[in-house]
Amino acid sequence: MLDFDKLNKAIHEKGRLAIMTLLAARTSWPFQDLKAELGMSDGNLITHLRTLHKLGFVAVTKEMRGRPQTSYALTGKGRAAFKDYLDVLEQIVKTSKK
Amino acid sequence: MLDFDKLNKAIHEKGRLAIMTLLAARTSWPFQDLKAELGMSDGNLITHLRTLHKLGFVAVTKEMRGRPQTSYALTGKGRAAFKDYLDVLEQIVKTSKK
DNA sequence: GAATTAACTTTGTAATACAAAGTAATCGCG
DNA sequence: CGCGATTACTTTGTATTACAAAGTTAATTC
Repeated sequence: MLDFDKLNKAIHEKGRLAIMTLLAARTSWPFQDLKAELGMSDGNLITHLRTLHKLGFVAVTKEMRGRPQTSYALTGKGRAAFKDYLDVLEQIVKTSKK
Repeated sequence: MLDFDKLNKAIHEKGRLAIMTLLAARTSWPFQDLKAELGMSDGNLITHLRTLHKLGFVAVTKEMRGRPQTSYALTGKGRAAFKDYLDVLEQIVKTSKK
């Protein structure tokens, strides 16, 4: 009923959970905006994004508008995985908060 | 509004989150019951419990009933910390699941 | 062409989850 | 009495990884 194995480990890490939450809230995020919102170093941010990208959760779009601008967005797969993750969170909250 | 810094890192780890959730559900848990429920090695389980104990989140009771039986329970502090943690989870779920 | 900015990559460190194996104490049982 | 089993640990080793900081590349503006 309450299965912690379903807690996707990649998403569960605090930094990536923050990223996924932001990506879920808007359709697309430029790198700089994510960085400003999260207050991470770019090294750290980009490795998290790369991890999520390798898993197929995040799509990357590169544009050249004066300065280069790389934007990140959830894929369908990412959205689905995040939904599953949220389901577990919801269960935890529901069973614990009474 | 959605502050990931409030995600208590000690509780956020998957194994300890599972432990805290169990401890919150019943007043007291013998070591063996926790172990059976979680399927962890005792080395792993006890180090997690020790971590939570050092933070003042978990109280330890030792009894001798034939075999030794050590039981674990949430302290008031632990319960409060877990509640704060759950509040963050609830926020994440609420803002993301629409 | 010098400075600036974006987006990386590389490197190093420190933390830590976890399994597995070893240890001490206590009990039931032959 | 002593042997095996069980509980509750401790110790050890490994492998992963978050994160910061510094270096790199390419393009743009002045």
